[in-house]
Amino acid sequence: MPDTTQLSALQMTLMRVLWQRSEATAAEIHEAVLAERDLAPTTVATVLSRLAKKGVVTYRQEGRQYVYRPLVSEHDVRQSMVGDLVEQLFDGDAAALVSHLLHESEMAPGDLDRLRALLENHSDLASTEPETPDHA
Amino acid sequence: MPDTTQLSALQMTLMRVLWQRSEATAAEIHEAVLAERDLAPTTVATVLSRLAKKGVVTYRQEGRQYVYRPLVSEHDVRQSMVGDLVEQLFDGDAAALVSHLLHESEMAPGDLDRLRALLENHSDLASTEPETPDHA
DNA sequence: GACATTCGACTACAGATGTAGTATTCTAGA
DNA sequence: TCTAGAATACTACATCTGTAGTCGAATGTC
Repeated sequence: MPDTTQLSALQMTLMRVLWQRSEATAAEIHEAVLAERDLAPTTVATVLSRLAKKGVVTYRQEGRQYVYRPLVSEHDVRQSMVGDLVEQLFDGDAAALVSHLLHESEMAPGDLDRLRALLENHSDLASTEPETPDHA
Repeated sequence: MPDTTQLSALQMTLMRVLWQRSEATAAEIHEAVLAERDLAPTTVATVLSRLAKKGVVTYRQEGRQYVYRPLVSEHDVRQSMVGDLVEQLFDGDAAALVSHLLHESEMAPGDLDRLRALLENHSDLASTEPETPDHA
């Protein structure tokens, strides 16, 4: 459980499968990922064992194979990776990132309304609820 | 001029100096960065020459030293790095990133107001201007 | 019981990066 | 002109990552 987790694209690809399924063998992950990335099964296995060594996933033996399970939630990873990016590119100013997103028209028009709604909602939450309960 | 530029933390640190000053020698950059990161001058030089090889910076010879100059703007780098992150972590959904930022209270309360203002402003722009002209 | 299949472990290798020492070269000063 | 200092180039090495082959152990099958 590293307190900050940066994952590469490939690593994310594998983790996404794990997050979706909660558990999976290397073979399953390999198969799930084949469409997206044509990798050798051994490649997937290698990356998984490295992730295990890093403490990002763990596994239990079942018969002759390992069943992998994530040790960090997608949420945690988002948290650290977004945090890092904000630090790195926007000097820690999250609002500046949002401003960037708005200006770079990286958002479809409809998203703006969604955002407005989110903002409304969020101010409500912020004043009413003590904290958004984490279901991770 | 790579069409997408991912920079590491160290690389960003050096680039930030270049962006601020438009131009700088390795020695200047080294000095500017010393407070933040205690690096050998040769380390800075090495990283700079690698950045040059990657096409991220260029340099002109002035006397016996090189004056480095960025070839990509901070804006461009933000664009590619944020774009990558959104793709990687939010499946391309920029609004989802904003939502994440809101929920993770990674934004100070005052920022919310700032954001609301930004959103207002942006919808104005969006409806007035036909298209944000791409200067890429 | 021998063999093919399967699975993880181990090994390998290339490229990127962080980090810095050494070699070379150039220039300015004694 | 010889030399010290400065600046880049070159070399080096460790780690991480992407990628995959090979080895050895276990298993299921004929």
